Amino acid sequence: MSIELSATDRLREAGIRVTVPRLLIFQYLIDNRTHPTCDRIYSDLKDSNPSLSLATVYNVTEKLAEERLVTVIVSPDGERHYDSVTDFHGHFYCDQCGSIYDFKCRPDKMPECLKGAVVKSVSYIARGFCPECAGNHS
Amino acid sequence: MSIELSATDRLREAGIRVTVPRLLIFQYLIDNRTHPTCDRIYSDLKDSNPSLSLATVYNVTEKLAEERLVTVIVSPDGERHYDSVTDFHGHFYCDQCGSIYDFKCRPDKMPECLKGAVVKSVSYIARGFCPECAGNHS
DNA sequence: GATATAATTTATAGTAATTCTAAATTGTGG
DNA sequence: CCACAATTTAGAATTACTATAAATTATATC
Repeated sequence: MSIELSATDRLREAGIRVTVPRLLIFQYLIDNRTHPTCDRIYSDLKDSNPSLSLATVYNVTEKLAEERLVTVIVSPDGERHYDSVTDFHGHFYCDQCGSIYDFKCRPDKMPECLKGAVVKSVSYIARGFCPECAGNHS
Repeated sequence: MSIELSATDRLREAGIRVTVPRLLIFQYLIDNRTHPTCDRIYSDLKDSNPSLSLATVYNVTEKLAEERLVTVIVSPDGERHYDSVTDFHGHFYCDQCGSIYDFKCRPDKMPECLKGAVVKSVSYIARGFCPECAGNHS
C-alpha cells in the first residue's frame, strides 16, 4: 500500500516554506477536483479565511505549479485552471457549461526535430459540447 | 494532383461573405505559418492597410476559426495564436523565446465516458525550452 | 524559546488581451 | 442599381493577471 503524504509534508518535500495560504490552497485543490481558476479558489475560500488575498492565490498556485505539485490547464478561452492530479491525462472543455472533464490518454513522444528541447509539460485538451450540453441540443 | 482553392473560393465555399479584411487576413495566415496573434497580424498589416482595425482582426480570426478555415492555438500563457493548417498536429511552445513549433502526432480517441460529446477541436501542446534556447543553457 | 532575516502575504494600482457598442460602410440577392 | 443585412471600425469597457511596496511570517541560529 502506498503512503499518502500530507499536504504539509509534500510542501516540505518540495523544499518550500509551509505557510497557511499554501496549505489552505493546496488542500483545497486536493479536495476539489473541479479544475478551478484562481478566482474560483479565492471566492470559495475567502469567507472562511478573510485575510486571504486574490494576489496570494495567484502567487501560491504559480508556486505550486512551479514545484509540480499541481498542474495548470489553460482552457480554450485562455483562463488558467488548476488540477492537483499531476499524472498525465487529457481534458475535455465544454464550450457551453465550461466544465472540464478528465480522461485517460498517453502523451505522444516528441519528434526528432525537437531533439534537444527541454519539455516541461504537455497538455492534451479537447473542446466542444459535453454529453449533457450536447443532449440539450445546443 | 490536388486542386488548390483560392482564399476567395474557400470563403465562398464556407458560405460566408467575401470581404476585403477577410481575404487580407486569411491570405496572410496562409502565407505566414508563424502562428501569429491578432496583435501581430494587425501590426503586420496595418501599414499597407490603414483602414484595418484591430477589432476587425479579432472578428475575422474568430469567424475563420468558427468556419474551421484556421485553427486556434491557445499558448500556455493564454494568448491565442492562429494557424492556417487545420490538419491535426502538435505544437511546442518555448517559454523562453515564445516560438511555436509544429510537429506530427495523432489525436487520441475520446474515451467512453465522453460518449455523446460533440468534439469540435483537439489540441496537443507541449512547452519548455526549444532546442535553441535549451542550448543557450537557460 | 527569542530573534534576525529572508520569504511570503497582502492591498492596491497597473497592464494588456479581448470584448462591447453603436455608427459608418460594404457585400450580395433581387 | 437598390435595399438591407452583415461586416467593419474606433474607441470605451472589461477582466484575467502582474507589479509594487509595505506588513507579516516561517525558519535557521543562537
